[in-house]
Amino acid sequence: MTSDTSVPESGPPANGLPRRAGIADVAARAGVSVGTASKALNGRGNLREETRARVRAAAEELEFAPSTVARSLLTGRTFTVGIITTDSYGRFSIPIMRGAEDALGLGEMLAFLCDSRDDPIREQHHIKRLLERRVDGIIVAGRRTDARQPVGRNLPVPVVYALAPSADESDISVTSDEPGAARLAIDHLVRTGRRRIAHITGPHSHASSRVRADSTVEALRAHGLELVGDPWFGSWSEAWGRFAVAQLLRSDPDVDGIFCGADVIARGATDALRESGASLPMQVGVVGVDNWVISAEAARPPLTTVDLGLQELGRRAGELLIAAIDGSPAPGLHTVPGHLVVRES
Amino acid sequence: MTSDTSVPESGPPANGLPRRAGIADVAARAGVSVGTASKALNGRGNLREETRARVRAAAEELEFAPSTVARSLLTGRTFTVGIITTDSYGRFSIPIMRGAEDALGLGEMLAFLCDSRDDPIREQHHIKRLLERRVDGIIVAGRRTDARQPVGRNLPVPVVYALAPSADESDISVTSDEPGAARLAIDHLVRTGRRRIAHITGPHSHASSRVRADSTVEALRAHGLELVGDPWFGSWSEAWGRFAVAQLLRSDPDVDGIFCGADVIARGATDALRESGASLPMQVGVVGVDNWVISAEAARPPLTTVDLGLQELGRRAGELLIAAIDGSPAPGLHTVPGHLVVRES
DNA sequence: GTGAATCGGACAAACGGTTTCCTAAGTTTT
DNA sequence: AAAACTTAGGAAACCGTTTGTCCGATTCAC
Repeated sequence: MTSDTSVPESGPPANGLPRRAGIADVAARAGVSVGTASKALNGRGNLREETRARVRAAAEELEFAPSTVARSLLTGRTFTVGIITTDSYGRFSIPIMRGAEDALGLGEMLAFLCDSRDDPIREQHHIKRLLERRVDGIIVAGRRTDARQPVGRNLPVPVVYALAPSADESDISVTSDEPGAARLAIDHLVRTGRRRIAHITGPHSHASSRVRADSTVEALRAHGLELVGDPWFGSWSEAWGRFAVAQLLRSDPDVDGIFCGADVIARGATDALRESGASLPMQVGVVGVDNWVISAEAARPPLTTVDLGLQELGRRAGELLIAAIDGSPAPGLHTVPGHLVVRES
Repeated sequence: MTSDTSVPESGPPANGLPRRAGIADVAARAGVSVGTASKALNGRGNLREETRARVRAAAEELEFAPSTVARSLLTGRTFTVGIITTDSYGRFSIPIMRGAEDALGLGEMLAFLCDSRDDPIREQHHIKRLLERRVDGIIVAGRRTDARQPVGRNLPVPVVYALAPSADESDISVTSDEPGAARLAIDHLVRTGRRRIAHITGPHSHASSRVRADSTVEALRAHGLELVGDPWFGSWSEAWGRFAVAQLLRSDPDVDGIFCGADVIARGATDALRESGASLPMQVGVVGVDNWVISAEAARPPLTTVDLGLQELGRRAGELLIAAIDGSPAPGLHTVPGHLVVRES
């Protein structure tokens, strides 16, 4: 074997950055052809073990890292997906992204992050740029459970919708089990002896508010109970929680359980209850939704709440996308179950 | 011109996904060679305007989207960067990512998102995968302002450290202006007539706690004032804020201003003050740090707080990275200033 | 010792664009 | 009308890797 220099010699260093070794450098150093080097490193072809070892050693010494872009060009796969979030990395997209990254990481895929800021134009722009980059698939993560318009027809790659399902039922969507969340909350309240239960939640314009409210009534009925008063639709804020509780205590002072549509509302509710002199959780039980640790653990008392399983939802979205990429799409609306996190409220 | 079929005809559709048109299809449809089609679309070469138009029309009809992976192979640039966050998309990395995406988007770059979960092994793994994908650069976003070990020596691409600066001063780092943040808070308290000011902050083990505490003392001195008592080091939590205020009111009942090292602490502090019967902001002024809207706006009263400019920091990191990629690295520690957000506390 | 089977590795095509070089017209000059 | 320029567009090289084909050299059977 002709002894080569240990560093790739020619080519412009230009900037201060070190030059990258290519497979040609490795092959030269190991004294074989490029094709042989490739086979040696990928376990293909018929090669003597000694040759393989020699090539591996050369690759090691040169810190050879094969360019996936060259490989992609050949195979048509980039092992790359795009995640488009409409939520500016807010409360919902964060756990979804985490879960998705988990699932994708197992498939050795990396995710491009795109924040559409809920602007359809930005969204289209991102889709275009993702397709130019030949991503293998796209996840569209929403911020509400209301159905949304599909991101495009006849895209050349599979798309999975997370949280906000696509209006087109032949698309692949994953969302949270809203009725189940309401049941978990009500079952817990009833199990802990509450009988006069009220419901304070977000805007009536949000699908999840309406669905949860309906499911709450249903879940109570299954226990032979009626909701105390009507559901209190308002906003996703502590102030609304406080205000609604103040009103509630006037109209129904004997309430002993409150199911809140969000942790922030529940936190406002507990504050108002406490300040009205009620002792928690003895007198009134409160259950929230989100298990948003920041709110739930800082509340007094710490909130019992329904975790919607958003991270699991993200993971599921990643898995469904990978399946679709591999040729087994599972169209339709999938749901992931939530679970109750019992704290002290 | 020989009239072609409007869709690329040959090749395996295989899956249900539509086939993608390549530049060869465009060229065929426009009745020119591949090279000419490329020139027409990129505004190169000497072509009749009529030819360009014909090619553009063909590209349009075929929804041609040039593969950046092919282009990258040739140019060596992928217009792609990696963002490694140690923070599981927490409070700090979110605004940083937003800012970085802003800056990178202007350069038509897309970002791979990698969550290292503060695990050096995961981090190295991500670095390796990013380099295989030939990213043009890497942003490493930390979660504290303590300096950290560099992510590797002699990497073939530029790296910018955000929030947590690299211990190697020849690396490129951006962090927040901690002393400036303390000054903003103290100046505001003094300007609104406070004279007996205390400081409640996070763990002594965090650089930002120590730096802010020292700078607080200094800023007070500049006004001819002394800190009331010692800085209260504790944890970044509401419970600590409440506890510290309870103690503080016993040791120094005449305190009229509190600078808290975080909004969560400040929120705990305002709760404890309010519950002790103090009227806010008349009797005691409170200033936090973070401008974390969720905490700051839900507090009673809404918190006046120092915004560390994390989104701006992310943007700056993106800009510095782009500059380094373009051959003009700016090594050293850069800082971005914060600003005061005045609410009612 | 000869032919067949096996083995190890070189060679070249391919992926999808961009770019450089070159040629065949058309246009101007003398 | 021939020489000198322009102009428009084609042919081919190139980027870095994988992979199928093919060929020379051993080894084996007879």
